[in-house]
This record gives sequence, structure tokens and C-alpha cells, in this order.
Amino acid sequence: MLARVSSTPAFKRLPRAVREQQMLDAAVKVFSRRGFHAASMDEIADDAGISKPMVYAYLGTKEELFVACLHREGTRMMEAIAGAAAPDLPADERLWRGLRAFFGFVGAHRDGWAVLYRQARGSQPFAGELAAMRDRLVEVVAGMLDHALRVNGREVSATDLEVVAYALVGASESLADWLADHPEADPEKTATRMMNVAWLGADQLLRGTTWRPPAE
Amino acid sequence: MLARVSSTPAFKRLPRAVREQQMLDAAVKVFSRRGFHAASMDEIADDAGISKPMVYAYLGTKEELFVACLHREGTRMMEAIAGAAAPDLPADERLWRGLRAFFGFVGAHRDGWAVLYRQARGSQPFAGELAAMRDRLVEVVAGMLDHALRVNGREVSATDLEVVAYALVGASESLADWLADHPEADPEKTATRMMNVAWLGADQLLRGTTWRPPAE
DNA sequence: GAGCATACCTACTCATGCGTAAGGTTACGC
DNA sequence: GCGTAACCTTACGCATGAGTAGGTATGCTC
Repeated sequence: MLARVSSTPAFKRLPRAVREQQMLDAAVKVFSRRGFHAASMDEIADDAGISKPMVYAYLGTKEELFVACLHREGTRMMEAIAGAAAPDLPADERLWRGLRAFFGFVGAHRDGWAVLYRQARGSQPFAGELAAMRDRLVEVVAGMLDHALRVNGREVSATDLEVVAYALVGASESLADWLADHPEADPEKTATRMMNVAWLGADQLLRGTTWRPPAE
Repeated sequence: MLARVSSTPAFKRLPRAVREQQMLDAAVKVFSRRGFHAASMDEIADDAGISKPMVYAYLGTKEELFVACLHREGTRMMEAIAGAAAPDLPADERLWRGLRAFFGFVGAHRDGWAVLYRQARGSQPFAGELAAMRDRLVEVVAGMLDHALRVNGREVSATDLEVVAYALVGASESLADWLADHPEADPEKTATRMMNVAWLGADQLLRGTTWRPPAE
């Protein structure tokens, strides 16, 4: 029983860096399947093929672990998007590349997306963490719109810009959810659809067309 | 100590229907402040000025209580929107009225909104409940677009329609979040901004303009 | 003003699951 | 070949909070 045959280590000893990644992989998987609270550290440890105290030793408490997931996935996503951005292209081209990179990422990391956005949004301790990331996105989009506007010789209040950017980011997130729930859906095509909604609208806005409420 | 002075009841006896509403009010408040898991039945009971077993007696388990909140708030919201809809108006007018009702509702029930959407989205047991509600919304929006398209003598695949509707609903939700986080913001103005994004885009789409990816 | 239903309470049980103490085992440097 | 540091384990403490048992008061009905 207790005699572990030493010639069959069964569980290999691995360097810390490797185990940490395995743990994060497992954590992302379990968190996205169960949600933050329903996920148990035991299950995560189990899934990573390791015992619980190791998780605590390497990644800290449950909250810290979740933040680590959030951080890794978030960084990956931001890198994917930033890698596609080329600051000196025309606005529609930049938007298109950004969207394509975004949906490509979500399509390739569907459960990472679930952790990142669906979970973090509700749970208080992480809402801030996530909000910061989204705000960076919003800022980028708003900056892009602002730049395009100035080129057209126009200008709009910062709030207006922010709100429009918010709407675009929100629409993208919503489609990302849709994508995550439809495994057969094509990320590229989803990006095109988003572009249709975003750009045809943004283009009108950039030209100065605005909609006004009808007189009552 | 134990001698409760009978001439000072301190806590009035109230009929069930009234207490249930008080409990739901308290539950919405606590759930939205703490999130589903972090909220405790004790706090909810306390906040409602009642003891815990009463909550169980009237509204059932914690999950059932949450669903009850979801249901009440969701119904209120749907009613607010439906009340504004007039099926025989032109598409932009219908969209505008729907949006105005929606943002008006969110502005007036900011914590109800938080419960409804932010919480339910992540937590598995309720995601379905919420998804059903959103799907009804998406269906309505898609139906509206479809109708407008047919009037223009055009037709589009059901998937395309659904996805565009999804994006619009997502953008609205996102702005609703923004509104909930900015207590000083004006719901009416937010609705106008959303209308700008949604309609100027949708209008182009309805005319048959589409965006295509640039040749590589 | 007896009976009965409904409103309401205090004070528990019990499962869950986070986080840790204390100890075993492998590999690598010297 | 031996110490030591890193890896890894089993087995537990303990708080939290969901849900309940069992009892008390109030007011309505006849």
C-alpha cells in the first residue's frame, strides 16, 4: 500500500515554472466551468494533477489564483490585439484588424474568455480588475475615433466619445459571448458582422450625421 | 430581557404579500451589493427587518429567492419596454421608444439592473434564466429589423439578423452598465447616444450597404 | 372568549471548502 | 555518498453560512 515503487515515479517532479502554468491551465478550465465560487481549490489541484498545498505554495489564495488567471488571459488578449494594431493605418482598417484579432483570440480561447469576462464581471473583488482592462480598450477605441474625427476637421465632447466607444466594446463583448456559445461559428465571419454594425454606424457618425429624437 | 412589553410590538405583523415584497426589496439590494454568493440570507433577512426562517417560509431557498428577484425585476423591465412598443410605427421610432424605455428603467432601478444582469451572467444556475430573457429581447429586435428589411424588399439570413440584434442588445447592456456606474448621467441622453450608434448603423444595413474585408 | 390559522422568533445542525501543519521523497551540488 | 533545498503529500482546524426544529404571540372568526 504505502510502498510506492520507486522505479515508477508515476508523478514526475517538474520545475516550478512548468507546474505554475499547468495550475493556471487547470484553474482557467475549472473557473470557467463552475464559476469563481463554485470552483473548489481541490478540484483545481486535482485537475492539474497536483495536491492542494502546492497550489497555495505557488499561486497563493483562491482570490490570488483567480487574479493570476485573469492577468494571464488578459495579457494574452491585449497582446493579440496590440499585435494587430498599426497606428498609421486608416481608421476602418485599424478597427477591422483589431476586431479580427479580438474574435480570433476569443475563438481560440473560449474558456479563457469565459473566465475573463463572464465571471469577473459579477464578483466584486475582480470587477475593478476587469473594468481597468475594459477601460484601456475603450480608451483605445475612443482615441481612434477621436483621431479620425480630427482628420475630418470635427470634434466631439470626451463623454460622447467615451460612450460611443463603450457601446462598441459592449457590442463586441456580446458577440464574443455568442461566439463562445457557438463552437461551430467562425470567428472571422463574426468579426465581419461586428465590423458591419460598428463601422457603418461609426462612419456615419464620423461624417457628422447624427440622429435626433423626434419632436413629441 | 425576555419580557417583551406587549404594548410596544416594535415589529408590526404584516400580511404575507407585503412582507414578500419587502423581502424581495432587501434581497435585490443585498444581492446587488454583494453578489449572489457573498450575500448571506442572514443579511437579507436582517435588512428586511425579519428573521431568516420567514424568508425560507415565504420565498424558499437562496437560489429560489434569487430567481424570484430575477423574475420580478425582469418582468418589470420587459413590461416597461413592451409598454413603449407600438408595433405599427416605423422602425426607427420603435427602436427609439424601446431604447428610451430601457434606459429609463435602468436609470430608475440601478441596483435591480445590477442583480439582473451583472450577477446572473456569471453564475451558472441563473445564466439560463437570463439568457432566455435576453433571447426574447434579441428576438424582438431581430423581428423589427426583419420587418423593416422586408418593407425595403430585402432579405437576410436568420443568423445574420440574430447576430446584428445580439450586437445591438450587447451594446445597450454595456451602456446600461455605464449608466448604472454614473449616477449623475441622464438616461434620456444615454438612450439618444445609443440610438445614434444603433440606428445610423442599422439604417445603412437596411439600405443594403455592407462592409467587406479588404483584399489581402 | 375559545379555537385556529397565520405571522414570527431563537437557537440549533451540518456540510462545505479554504487554508495549513508536519512530515516524506527526489534530485542536484560538492 | 551525503546534505540540503525544492518538490510533494496526507490529514487536519476552523469559519462561514445554508437550512431547520420547535416553540411563542397575535389577531380573526364564530
